[in-house]
Amino acid sequence: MSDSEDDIPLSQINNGPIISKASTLILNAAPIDDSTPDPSEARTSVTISASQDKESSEDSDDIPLTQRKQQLETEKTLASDSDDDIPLADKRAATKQIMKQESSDDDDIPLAKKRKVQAKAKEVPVSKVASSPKRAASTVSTPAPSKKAKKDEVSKKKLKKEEEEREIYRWWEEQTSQRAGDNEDGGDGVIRWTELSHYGVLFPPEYVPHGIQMKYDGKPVTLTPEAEEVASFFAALLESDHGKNPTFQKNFFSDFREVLAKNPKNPRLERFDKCDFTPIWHQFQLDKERKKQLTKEEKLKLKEERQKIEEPFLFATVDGRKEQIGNFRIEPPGLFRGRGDHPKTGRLKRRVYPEQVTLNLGKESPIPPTLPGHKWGKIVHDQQATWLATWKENINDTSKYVFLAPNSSWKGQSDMKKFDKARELKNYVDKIRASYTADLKDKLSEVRQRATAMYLIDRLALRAGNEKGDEEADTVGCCSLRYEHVTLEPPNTVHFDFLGKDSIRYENTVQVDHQVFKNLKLFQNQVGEGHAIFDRLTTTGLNKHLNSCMPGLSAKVFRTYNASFTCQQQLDRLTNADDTLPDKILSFNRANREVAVLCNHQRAASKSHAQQMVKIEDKIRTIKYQRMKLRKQLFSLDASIKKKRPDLAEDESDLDDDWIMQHDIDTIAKEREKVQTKFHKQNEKRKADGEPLQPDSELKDRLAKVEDLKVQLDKERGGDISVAANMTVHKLLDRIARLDDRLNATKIQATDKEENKEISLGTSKMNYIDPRIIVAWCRSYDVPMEKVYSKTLVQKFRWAQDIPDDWKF
DNA sequence: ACTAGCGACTCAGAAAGGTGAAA
DNA sequence: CTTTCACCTTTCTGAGTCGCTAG
Repeated sequence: MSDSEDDIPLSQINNGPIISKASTLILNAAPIDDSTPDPSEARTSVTISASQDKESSEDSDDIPLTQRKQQLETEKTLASDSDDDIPLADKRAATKQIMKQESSDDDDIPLAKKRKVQAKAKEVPVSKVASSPKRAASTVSTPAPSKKAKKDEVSKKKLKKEEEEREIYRWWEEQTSQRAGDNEDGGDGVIRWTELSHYGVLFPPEYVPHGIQMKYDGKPVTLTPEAEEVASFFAALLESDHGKNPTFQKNFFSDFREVLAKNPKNPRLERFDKCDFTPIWHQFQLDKERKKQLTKEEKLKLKEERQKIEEPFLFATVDGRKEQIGNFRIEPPGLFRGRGDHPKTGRLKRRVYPEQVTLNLGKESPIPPTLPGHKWGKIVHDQQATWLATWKENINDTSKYVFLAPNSSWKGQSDMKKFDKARELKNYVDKIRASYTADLKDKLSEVRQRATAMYLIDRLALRAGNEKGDEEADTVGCCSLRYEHVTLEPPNTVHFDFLGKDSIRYENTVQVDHQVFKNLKLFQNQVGEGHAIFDRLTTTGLNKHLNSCMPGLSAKVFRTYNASFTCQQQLDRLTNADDTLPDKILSFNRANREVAVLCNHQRAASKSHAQQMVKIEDKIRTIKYQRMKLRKQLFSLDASIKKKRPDLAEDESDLDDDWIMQHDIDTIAKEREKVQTKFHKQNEKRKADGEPLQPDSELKDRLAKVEDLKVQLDKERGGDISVAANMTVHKLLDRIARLDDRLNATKIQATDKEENKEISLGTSKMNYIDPRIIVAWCRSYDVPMEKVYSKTLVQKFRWAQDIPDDWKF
């Protein structure tokens, strides 16, 4: 075993796939060479050391986490090409970026550029005229035409698409200074609109009682509609995790009793464990079944009816432009589904009425109608806000908002701003790292804690970690980490184990800079169990400091920066221009996965995952079994091959006699069934066609053939190898080669599946990876965008397509 | 000057819905 | 050819971040 391999922790070798969990990483603070004038130079001059002993890793670490992981995984390949691994283009792009920054900072756009931008801006009103909101709305509502007009329909669709394309507000082609929130001092005080109109919000339908009685103490009880509704909320969740959660049950029952007590007609229910909601639950199951049984036409009709109701709410008009609205529905009443160990989970979320809703509208805009007999709570004209409607939810007394959809200009602009900010951090990060590395030894514990936290946020992409109240789930981020969340193992290994946002567990083992280790130990000892490690640090304080390092910098920018940086770098590393399209997409997904692991984006493994894995393992074994048989035939034809091809002489792993026996039995059973169903089906068809039926003797003949197969399999198991007369060594070798390919493909599929079991790629793709990285990648490797972005994401990131081909993060 | 609380926004996984390939 | 199942997309709404303001 080589030195370097020795340093890879066992855990990583064993459970290779599960990278984030229990993988040990080496993280040392960057000793930054201050003499380097250009920060981008500092980055590119990083050397990737081949050996991972603690000594040498000290100099090799100006590298985000994921890069380090790769480093560990692929040391052998990297050993030879350390420095030239980083493309020149990267260097150039970085320098270019700085120049661009400097010039746009003081609003000093070159004249030539300005002219171009203005010209483009002028085009906008033209397209606006071409598609007045009214006309567009009528296009959307075009009902499905008859089959005869199919051709017509296709061309109409094309037209519609073109029209929609024209309708898109290409804000990214306009002069930047006009854009709200584009200035450095944040977006406050900025007027976002002068004209705003929309149709308000869509309320859920009133409750329709079903009359199914729940039971109490074994006896059916009659409830008022209001109480029945609440009982039904719970009944629907009876078999879910929520329904089985004691806190959920307790909170639900307490609120349920309150509702019951409001009307004397309701019975008094004292104990939850005497309640039986199964009658309602069963009814719901039935309803679901019935809904599934509906014909295609009926389903389509229902869908169209739904869409007709939604239609007026779909779009808002902002300064004369049509913009899609994200969530125009008022959240229906139900039971609060808090994540993790939320103290309020299961409480009744009450129905919202118009009186509780505030609308944000232009002064001139008509006030939309609302539920009969009701009035809107308030109408405001807040031109600095981007929300269209708001209301308070009764569980935590927090605000809910109606916003425009992700493809809107408001969302797009702030998205672009976010990624530009992260990209700007590239130019500051070396300085910032140098500064916090120095601060790790500061005498003031406040400063020291801040530096240590910055190290963790930078290197591990942790969230800031605001303080939380008693009425919320106990989850933490960097600043709120407590004693028990961190375990130190000398000389410099740190184990993290805590619940983060959404109560998702963060479990990671890393090797850190010695000073960081020392600091953590010191802070831990000072505070003791149950207390925050960074007792002198608040997120506000941290962010204030970060803002002084770089305008607009806050903790979350590091997450965006690290994610995008990692993605860019992984894509560059993994993609080959001459790969096939599926291979390129595999590389893409790998890069994406790297980011998801970094950000700890998880999902619940599907219930059938284990089953699916068994199935795929079985598939692998079946291939191996077939391969073994071919090998044996090969050797019986020509024994000399054993020596010529020692690789073929080796036995296939994990093929045991028991499995083979069972496999043969299963094969025969399946074959029998197949023959029988086929026979019966054929006869049924003949019957329908009025042809004479096949006699039972035919079935017997066919089944006899299966028996022959059985005999042959039994023989083969006994070591009796039969080779077909026309079989040749060449043919057999060919077949084995093909099986090997299939085996490999299936194995990769299995690994991939296992690796992805609990990793969610969507969140990073949607929120953390600069879409321009992906657009540029798609262009340079000739991959259609639709292969990596869903329809909605393509729309959301339309702005990102306006970049030069060689764009780099 | 500090802090708690809150408003408005981004980010998050679960669940529902849709689709296309395998059985 | 139909049905089933696995996977992907969209919807939903809860959970964070972060700056501001009031006391």
